[in-house]
Amino acid sequence: MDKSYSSTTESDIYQSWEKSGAFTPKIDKSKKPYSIILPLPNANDPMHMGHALFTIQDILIRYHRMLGEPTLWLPGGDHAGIETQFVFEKKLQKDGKSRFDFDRQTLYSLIWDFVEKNRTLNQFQMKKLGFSMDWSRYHYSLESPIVDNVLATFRKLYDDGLIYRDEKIVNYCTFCGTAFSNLEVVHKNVDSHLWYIKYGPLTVATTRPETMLGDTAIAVNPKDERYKKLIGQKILLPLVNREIPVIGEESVDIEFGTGAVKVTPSHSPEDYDMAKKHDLEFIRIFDYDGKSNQNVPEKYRGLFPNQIRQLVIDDLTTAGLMEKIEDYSHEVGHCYRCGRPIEPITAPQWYIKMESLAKPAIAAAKNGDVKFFPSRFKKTYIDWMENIRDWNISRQIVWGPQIPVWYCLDCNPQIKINFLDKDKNIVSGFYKNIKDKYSIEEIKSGLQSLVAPVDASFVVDKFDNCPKCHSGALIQETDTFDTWFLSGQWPINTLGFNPKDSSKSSPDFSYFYPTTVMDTLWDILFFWVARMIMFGLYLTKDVPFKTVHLHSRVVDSKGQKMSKSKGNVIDPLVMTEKYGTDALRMSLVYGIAPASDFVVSEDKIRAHRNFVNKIWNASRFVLMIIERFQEKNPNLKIAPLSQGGVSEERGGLNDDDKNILNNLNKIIISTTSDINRYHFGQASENLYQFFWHDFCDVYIEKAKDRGEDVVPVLLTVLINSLKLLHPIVPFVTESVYQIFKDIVHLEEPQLITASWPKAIKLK
RNA sequence: GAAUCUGUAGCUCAGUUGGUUAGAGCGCUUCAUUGACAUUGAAGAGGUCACAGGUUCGAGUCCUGUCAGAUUCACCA
Repeated sequence: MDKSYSSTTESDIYQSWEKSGAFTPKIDKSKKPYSIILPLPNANDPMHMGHALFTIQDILIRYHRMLGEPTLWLPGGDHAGIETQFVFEKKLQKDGKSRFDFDRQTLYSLIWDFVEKNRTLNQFQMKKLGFSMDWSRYHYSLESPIVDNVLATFRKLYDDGLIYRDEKIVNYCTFCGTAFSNLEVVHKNVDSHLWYIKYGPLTVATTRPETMLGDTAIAVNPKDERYKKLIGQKILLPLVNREIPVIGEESVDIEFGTGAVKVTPSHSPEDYDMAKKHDLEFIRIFDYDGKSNQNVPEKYRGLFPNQIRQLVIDDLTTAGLMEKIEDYSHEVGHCYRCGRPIEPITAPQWYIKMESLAKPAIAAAKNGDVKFFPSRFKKTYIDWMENIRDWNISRQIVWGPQIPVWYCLDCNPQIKINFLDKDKNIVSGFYKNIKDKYSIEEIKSGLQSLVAPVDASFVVDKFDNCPKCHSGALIQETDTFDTWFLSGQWPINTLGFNPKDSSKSSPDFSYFYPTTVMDTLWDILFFWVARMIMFGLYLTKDVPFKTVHLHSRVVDSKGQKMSKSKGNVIDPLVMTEKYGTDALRMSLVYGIAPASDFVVSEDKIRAHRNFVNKIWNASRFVLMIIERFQEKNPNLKIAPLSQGGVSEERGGLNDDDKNILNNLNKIIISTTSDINRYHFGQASENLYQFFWHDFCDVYIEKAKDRGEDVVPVLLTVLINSLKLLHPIVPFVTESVYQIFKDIVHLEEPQLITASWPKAIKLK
């Protein structure tokens, strides 16, 4: 053995595991399976420390594999809709291009190629980190069987009356060109102003003066004596010179501002609700590109909100209508992806009714069909589920499966179409206005996007001709699914669920579903975990996993979240190169409380590199003693003590032997229970303490003064320690095991599939 | 506005259902070591466990309040 442990053998060891078939479970109906579906990483993204935390799953998987259970860890990769398109668009921007330069088919295939180039990278990286995943069951989210199932789910939801279109106010990012769900909006505090604007006889206070061009009412509290008599009257909207009514609305706070609120139903969620209640007019002044449209006076057209804001403020001031301006800070929604302010805008979108889906998902948490670890997340989950809102599943991007709905253009001439004509010029207009100039083929081949009116008729299956008017001008909805709509069905679809006839699902599905544990970061509890539970129950009548284990995020030694902008990112693969994979893995779990932040620093990794080396060198010492013994007794078989008990015939045990075997038994019991309870930090700490101090510093030091009678106990403690440590530090332990296997008698061919230790009976 | 979490050694954090002198890593001090390992060993300094009450034979651990920090959710102009 070399003088110190070298991690250069890691890839050989990994390959030998893979070749031996250890990662691929055999379905054995007499045994209970253990299964984990990997939270599918973005296929396009290199691994960061967050991904390195899959180590937790690997520990569970390796432990259960050693317990002899058929153990499946199913890996995958996500196309990651908006994330990937965003990254790709940034790349386009560098080349001086944008998404508007391409029709959607071309753009889609460009992104496809872009992802394919990178897709194998993180598979390679996961192998580097030692993850014992079953690569024969790897799935990519855009594989056609997966996508087919996702579309079938849409169809089922539609048939069950759970899908509807509506033109509500949505969170729209004009830069990304798509709507988002509430979860994807980041609220940030912004220092701004409160503008007091004179509207005829009263004054309103607003944080968004630019939206006044779309005002369709003024709201006051009916109890407010100041304005009571104005309710029902009409007021002339400044700058626009349009008459708008004064309405009475209880939700208006008399104390705030002037007690009078301008109402812009198309660009404010609260105003939208008010308008629905009071049957007000909706005037949308911003289009989906973020610029103002025909609904505003000419001088304000074609401008972005901030440009109009300045113009409006100037004009109001000139007209003497700006009463005062106060400093004011408030929460403004921002796009989680590009960071720009979200424009609330009314737009037709696709929704899922959530109430009936949430109900069984709440029950599953309450009755323990799904358990949460740590348990406090159960409350968070139930609170969210009980207040759930309908889910906007449509995204106006190209990267992802399109919603499987077709419109007949002849039945719906009001559909607005954006496309590139044969000369690559952008054409935009209602179908009725462009149908005479362009053929349906030209429109389809250059299609970028379409916007169908909220009441447009559609069919959910693909027909060659319109079932109603028999026109051949059918065109598919250009909206794609929210990524989570697909990944929410991931456990079902990767295991081979058959949506048409669940009894014809694959053997994997019937054996491994529901899976045992879902381990993921708590920040996608609502995005992902909740949706998987709802979809699982809706489609299969069974939860997708029995336990949710939520872990926390990786932070630096100062407790700060790692991010590129802070410059505190530690690249797990660089650490792997520098200190070995085992050192990284150990440092990720060592001393970490369940579900608290993971503190990672290079110092810590270095410290555990030392520990890994300690394992190596202690083994080297044991080997040396054994070889010395073998020289004297060349014919004697050397093997660890059997778990059945210690034979006194070998010359008996002295107090040191009994002591270390007692401690070994204790550590076997505590490690087993710690892993069962997800206390990996505790398990690793105890193992560290036992191996380094009890075994090396005490027992081995004393053994130096003894004869060869130490060999059986020495070997027993070492081999059992290797087994206990294997889930956490798989490479060094397997590597030592293989060396020993050639020299002493070890029954099991490799450590990865060796049996988990049990306490040894002492007489 | 609502909810949750955290506050233990210079730094980063453990401490399982309350039980004898509160632990680890890094850092610091002193010493040892050509024999598995300088990626080592031995010894040591350093904490009124945020604060104030309470329950208990006994509280870092349970309860209440205060202070400080963090996070999540939420349509307030």
